[in-house]
Amino acid sequence: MESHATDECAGRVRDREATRQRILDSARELFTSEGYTQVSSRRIAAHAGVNVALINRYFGAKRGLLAEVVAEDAVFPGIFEGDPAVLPRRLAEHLVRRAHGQSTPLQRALEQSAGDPDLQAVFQERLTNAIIEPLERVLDGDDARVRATLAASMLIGMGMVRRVEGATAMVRHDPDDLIERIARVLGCCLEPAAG
Amino acid sequence: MESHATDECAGRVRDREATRQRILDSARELFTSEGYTQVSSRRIAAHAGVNVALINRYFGAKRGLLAEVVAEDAVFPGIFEGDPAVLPRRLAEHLVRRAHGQSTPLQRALEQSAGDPDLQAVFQERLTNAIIEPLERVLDGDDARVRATLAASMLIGMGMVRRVEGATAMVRHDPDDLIERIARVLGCCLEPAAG
Amino acid sequence: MESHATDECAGRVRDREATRQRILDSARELFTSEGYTQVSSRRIAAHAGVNVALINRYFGAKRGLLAEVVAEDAVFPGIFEGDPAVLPRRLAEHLVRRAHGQSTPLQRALEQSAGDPDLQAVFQERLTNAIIEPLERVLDGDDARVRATLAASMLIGMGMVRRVEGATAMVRHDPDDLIERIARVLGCCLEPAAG
Amino acid sequence: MESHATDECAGRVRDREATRQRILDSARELFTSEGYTQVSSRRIAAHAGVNVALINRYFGAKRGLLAEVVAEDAVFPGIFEGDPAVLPRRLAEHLVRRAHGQSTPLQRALEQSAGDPDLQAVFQERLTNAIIEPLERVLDGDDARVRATLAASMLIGMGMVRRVEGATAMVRHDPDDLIERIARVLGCCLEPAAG
DNA sequence: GATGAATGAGGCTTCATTCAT
DNA sequence: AATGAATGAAGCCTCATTCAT
Repeated sequence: MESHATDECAGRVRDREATRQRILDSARELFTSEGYTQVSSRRIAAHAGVNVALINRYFGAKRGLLAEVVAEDAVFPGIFEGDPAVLPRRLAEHLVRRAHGQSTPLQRALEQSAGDPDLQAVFQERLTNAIIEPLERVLDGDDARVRATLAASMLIGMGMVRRVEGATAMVRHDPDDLIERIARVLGCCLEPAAG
Repeated sequence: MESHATDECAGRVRDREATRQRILDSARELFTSEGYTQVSSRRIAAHAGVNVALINRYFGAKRGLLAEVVAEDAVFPGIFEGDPAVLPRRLAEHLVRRAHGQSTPLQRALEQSAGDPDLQAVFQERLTNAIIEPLERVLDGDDARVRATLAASMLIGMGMVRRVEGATAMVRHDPDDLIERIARVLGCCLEPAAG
Repeated sequence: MESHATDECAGRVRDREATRQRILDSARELFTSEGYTQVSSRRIAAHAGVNVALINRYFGAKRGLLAEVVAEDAVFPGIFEGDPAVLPRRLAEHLVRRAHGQSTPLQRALEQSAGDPDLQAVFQERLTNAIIEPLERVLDGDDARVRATLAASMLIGMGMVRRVEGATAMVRHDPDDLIERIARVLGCCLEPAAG
Repeated sequence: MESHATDECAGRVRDREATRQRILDSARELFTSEGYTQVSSRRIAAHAGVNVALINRYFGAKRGLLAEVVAEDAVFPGIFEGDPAVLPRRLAEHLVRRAHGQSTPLQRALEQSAGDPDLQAVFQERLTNAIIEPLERVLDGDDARVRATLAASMLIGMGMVRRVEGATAMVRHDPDDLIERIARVLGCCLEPAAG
């Protein structure tokens, strides 16, 4: 039993815009929490309390719904404003604090869409065994696990971004300089002490 | 339409191991280039030039095929051995040099599994518009684009890893220290000069 | 090749209940004449003149269809009411008169039971609820349950044998005499005391 | 892990007859305990420790294997000999005592897989040859065939009900009393005159 | 504007069987 | 005589979508 996105009386008036919005809200919520692929059109419709056909009517197709959800979402709301010098810290705080709550739809959907249940188990085990733990073993000092995990994040993230972005910045950049930069970042991930 | 994984005449001998391997090769190739979810059992079989039933016979289920593909792949072959001090650089070189070729199956499949074709276009545009370019605008100096992309990689990667790894290292770590570390890493990503 | 359950023109109206019923009718007919395992979802759908997906839509799964078919079938309609003293005769008449026609879906499916794990639960419950317990309620004295079970065995067994044996002894025998005999046997099953 | 039907050394000699027999033994055991439809050719072969293809080689098809299993099985071994007057009691004892153990392959397979088209012919012939006609031969008077058929119905029916109902009434009832009752019912089936 | 019935395509898996060794 | 690799057919189910109301 899904609960409706917004509480409205059963015999509500016919309001194109409101209906559209209710669908959008439901989609955002479900995509965010479970991923695009995992959520069927029917569930979105049921959650919104509307008919399935309306998704196609209003958004052309499921894909259109995603596009709209993603478009309206501010990934890092307000983070980019303010003193650039402390931008990294603002981002970090946002990430960590939010980590205990919810991601933004875009990120979440991106993350979640790797969510074929079949894949989860395989990846979890493999990510740990083939990347994080080997890294951890090489490291000295405290918190080797966290440091290894940070580096793993960078490694995975670069793959995703390179792929999604296609042949852009990173690919076109001078390889030697790129190596230099990445090495520095990874070194930073792996450094023992934070303070 | 699919070309066989290995070119051999149709009337080939019956060789369990060879057939198994051909299936494995086809799966790796297709998973790597299109993602687990996108590739059907039938296509893998067709690509390998064998009957679909053999996939289940030899690997139990499609999932088993993935497990094996992923298991046999050395994500960073040989990278973890050697002087830890230059580990970051070895990783970086591996990433960048390989960047012009192919990722490893694990990474690729992970990346690709976010690969519902529907999602690709949406994400590409959104990743650029909502993360990379805003970051870029805040930065001074040359190569702002590359620096922004590096930071975006870290942001995306952390989401993925946190999700796939479940409630592990990063989630259990002291938040304040975590923020400190991440901020430092992001700062490192965004730093203007490499040398 | 299949003839539709009900003859209606192809361009019929969209009526959920009617369609559901048409599927149910087709399933009953086919299950009854050929058995659950032998009849595929596709054939039921074809026979009903509808799309296969509707079976899952309306009944969850093939098994659900069987459950419903079995549930709505009154195995011995009205037989258990009336004077218990002549219950055996009423049953016998029902069996013999119907013997020239068809078994009920429950019996038929029970006979066919093929041990399909799907069926066990459905049958166990239905055999108890629709035959044994109604019989038990009508009986006086101790051991009503065992007596009812014996009678049920005879009822079920006659169905099986008639079916497997084809048009032989029982079918060719004089109906009135057959009724007489069966009534006596059932009476014997239901008799209170053994000694 | 299936255990082999007979213990033989791994490097056994090639012996057509022995192999055939081992397959037959495995089939009987599995058909009897799980039913024809539920047991796959592969399992039989594995259980016998031989190659699947041999089933087809020696028995033409799975069905042929069943036919042979059923043919060699004496449904009520020795029961039909002896004083006809106490035949019902002998049958009843056989049924009840065996109820705590195993049915014969024929009955078991019949109970479990009545609907499989493969089985119809086999069963029809076997039911007639192994139960009805032996019974008929023992009986005097008119209508021996019908009386035998009634008794056969009871025998078959009890097997089905016991199986479907699980460990209920009949199994829990006092065996001696149960034998008494069943003997009486069977005697009633076999009685010459209806009026 | 909204509904919901109906569709068609496609996915994974299982099985008895045949073919080449 | 025996093997085991390989096949083709079929089964159930799920989904996004379209059509008629």
